[in-house]
Amino acid sequence: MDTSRRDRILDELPAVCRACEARHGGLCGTLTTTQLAELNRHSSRRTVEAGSELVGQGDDVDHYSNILRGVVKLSKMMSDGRQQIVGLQFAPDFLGRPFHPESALSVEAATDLQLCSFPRTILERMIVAAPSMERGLLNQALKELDEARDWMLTLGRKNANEKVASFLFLIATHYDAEESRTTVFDLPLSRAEIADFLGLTIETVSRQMTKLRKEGVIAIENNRHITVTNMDRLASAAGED
Amino acid sequence: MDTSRRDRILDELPAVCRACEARHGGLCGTLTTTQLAELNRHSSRRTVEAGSELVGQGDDVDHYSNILRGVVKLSKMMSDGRQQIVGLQFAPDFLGRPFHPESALSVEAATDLQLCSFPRTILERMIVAAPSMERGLLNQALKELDEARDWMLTLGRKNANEKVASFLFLIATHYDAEESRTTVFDLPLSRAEIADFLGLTIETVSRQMTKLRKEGVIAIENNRHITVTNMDRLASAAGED
DNA sequence: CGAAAGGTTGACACTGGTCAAGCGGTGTGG
DNA sequence: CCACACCGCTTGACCAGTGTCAACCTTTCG
Repeated sequence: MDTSRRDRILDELPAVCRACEARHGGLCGTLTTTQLAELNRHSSRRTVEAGSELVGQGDDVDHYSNILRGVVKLSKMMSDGRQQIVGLQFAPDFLGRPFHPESALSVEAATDLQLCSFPRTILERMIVAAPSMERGLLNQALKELDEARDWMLTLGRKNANEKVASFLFLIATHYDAEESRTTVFDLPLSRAEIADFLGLTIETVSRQMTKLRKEGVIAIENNRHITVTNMDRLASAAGED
Repeated sequence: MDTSRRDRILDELPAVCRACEARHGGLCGTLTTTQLAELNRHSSRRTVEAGSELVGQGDDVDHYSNILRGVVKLSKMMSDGRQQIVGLQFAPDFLGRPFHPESALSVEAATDLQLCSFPRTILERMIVAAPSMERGLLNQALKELDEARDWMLTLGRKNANEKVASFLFLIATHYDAEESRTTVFDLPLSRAEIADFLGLTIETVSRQMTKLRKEGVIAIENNRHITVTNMDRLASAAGED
């Protein structure tokens, strides 16, 4: 990236931010132009390949990031290898937990990612100086908490059919918030990952997907490409009130 | 905090706060003496009977509280009546979600409670004026998020035996953080509530408790009174790493 | 073209749910 | 004071839903 050019426009909105999808969402949405410029001086964009681990369970964290494109999965593993995905993050979510140098989670790229990363120390210094950022972080944490608790209901009280429908509904509404009658998208997770998200086995996930397909609620092409032909029926299969 | 400084502060503290268990925990721990005095002017203590609902799913919230004594359960319900407890809160936790006038959860007294409550508007005004409170709220939200995600692993990937052991372990370590070899406590939840917390039925909870008793891991008196005779075996039954 | 990885399908087993009966403590009315 | 009913919990018998294991299919990629 061209550093000299970036320095020149320090007090304006950085060009790279002006075109950024995350500009008005996530953490950056809470920042003033000056703060954005300051953060941007230390930030770097990078791409990450699907499947790579960003941070391991128990690792030290030295960078925080905004997700510009792609899907990140957060997961926990037991000592015997059983795994549970405890969260999915989409652009423009913020990735990382300030003031906690050690991660309790494994953070992995579910799809190819584009990230905007900053060193831990820079961001923490900025947070202390700019309390408005703390509000942004609080809102993100509360959003994640809501999502986690919604998912606890799914994990604890829904059957396999409802779980799979809930997952498809989650992804569908995330890609097309309008909830139009028909929605098309590519699944960001493999069957094994969906199973780890739902607390099921891949066989059960597969069977329930087939069931939804045969019932005419969804169509499946190439395993990952899903067409929801009837959103209302998907929602009711998911047990949404 | 060093002793001399604490003595100085004690002189100015409201009398009721000076004796308060929540003084150094939860939200109040982040406040200066002046802020505490301000908050205290608008706060009122009250007791709540076990079983009463503090806030219903979808209700408007007009008060926030600190828990001084007792256990609060947060739960979600599906339209057909299936229920999942998505969080337990103990003294000195803060109860409520600033700037969100509507609750997505039902909040209920699991045991008899003693609360210290403040009107919504007062607290929100203070938060705007005192960014340090936002840090306190962020930390509480992150703590709840960690707990929720730990529990997602339990709900999604543990069997009935491990779930019940995990619950007992959670309560035991909460009452006696030392993890001494033997721990005694009263369960704050009925069998039905434990089932709703674990995503099981009361019959399964009962059977697994009996199993742990027959294996000599715990002893049970009067249904609620539990003696953990071997913490290590309880931990390993819970699948703790 | 062959091999590997990911996904589907079937047969069967087992865990946990369902339904029903019974136990034990507590509170109430005769 | 006893008889009774009620509530929370336990236990048993049975069954359904999901996991396990194995075979096979499909897609991808060297």
